[in-house]
Amino acid sequence: MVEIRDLFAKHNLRCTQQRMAVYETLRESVSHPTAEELFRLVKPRMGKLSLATVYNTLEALSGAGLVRRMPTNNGCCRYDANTHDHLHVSFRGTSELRDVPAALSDALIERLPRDVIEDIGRRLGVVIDGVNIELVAEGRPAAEDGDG
Amino acid sequence: MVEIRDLFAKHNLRCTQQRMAVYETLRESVSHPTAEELFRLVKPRMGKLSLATVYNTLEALSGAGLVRRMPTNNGCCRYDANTHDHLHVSFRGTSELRDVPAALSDALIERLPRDVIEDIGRRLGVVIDGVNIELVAEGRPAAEDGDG
DNA sequence: ATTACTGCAAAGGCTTTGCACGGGT
DNA sequence: ACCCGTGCAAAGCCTTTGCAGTAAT
Repeated sequence: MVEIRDLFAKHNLRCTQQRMAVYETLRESVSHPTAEELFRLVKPRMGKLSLATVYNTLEALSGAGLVRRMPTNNGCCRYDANTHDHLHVSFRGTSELRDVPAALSDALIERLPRDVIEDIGRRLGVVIDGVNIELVAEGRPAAEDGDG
Repeated sequence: MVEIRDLFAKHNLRCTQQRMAVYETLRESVSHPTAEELFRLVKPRMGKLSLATVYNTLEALSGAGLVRRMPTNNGCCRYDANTHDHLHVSFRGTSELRDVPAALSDALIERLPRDVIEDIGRRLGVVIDGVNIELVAEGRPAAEDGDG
């Protein structure tokens, strides 16, 4: 928990119980929960917690770059505390997301043709400084959680 | 317009004036409009058109696979009538999207390491059958429209 | 002591839905 | 003639916001 205090301090975020619990839970989660899911995961551990605070916290953490917010085609957003560049797998028909294991993720990202990406930036007259890659899978995610 | 009739027929979609106008406008657009934007683009050409119909139409077209629906971090969805695999560029701070020119898009997609993607599928126990790639750019899109 | 954060409830934006009417097949 | 699609308005979901009280610095 001490690392979190430092991390928050570094970003000028107050270390409230709620924020730390939300962030810690998100970090431990592998399933990229929605705000609502996160609320249900954290609530039992805490006397007081409101859904609004979960949203406010996620907003603050996104702003600080500690959390990535990912819109889904379900209308809700999912959140990820892993800020390294990495891939996700999404599943047709659900809004669920899974991480691709780091080694494989890195392998793919390293092999992206940088020259082509630079060409694209030049062609559109913009500076490209990030890539989001989502692999789309048929079927259902293997129930390999890690949230609790 | 005849091609559109055939296309719709092939997918068991009724050829209403509204649907055809919405689809045609979306096809001609390069900026991946939202439902609201599409409504404002199409409305002037049509006596009767409601926003609900635009939504219903986009739902029907997505269902038929003629249109791709893309959630944004702005809360709204953007739509794309180009169903070929292709890249988008998004811009930090806005919900706007631009297409990457087909040649460059194809060049990048072809150079994706297929073996790594297959590894990922095996590792997660799923069948990967699609990839969404979004390049993220700093700054604002060059005002190169093509909607009107 | 100061100031930011929380919780609640209400408001907001985007999207969907129920129902009667009209257009497409 | 049948039935789906449209339009309108209301409802729905996710998220944000205003405000008073509370906790963090």
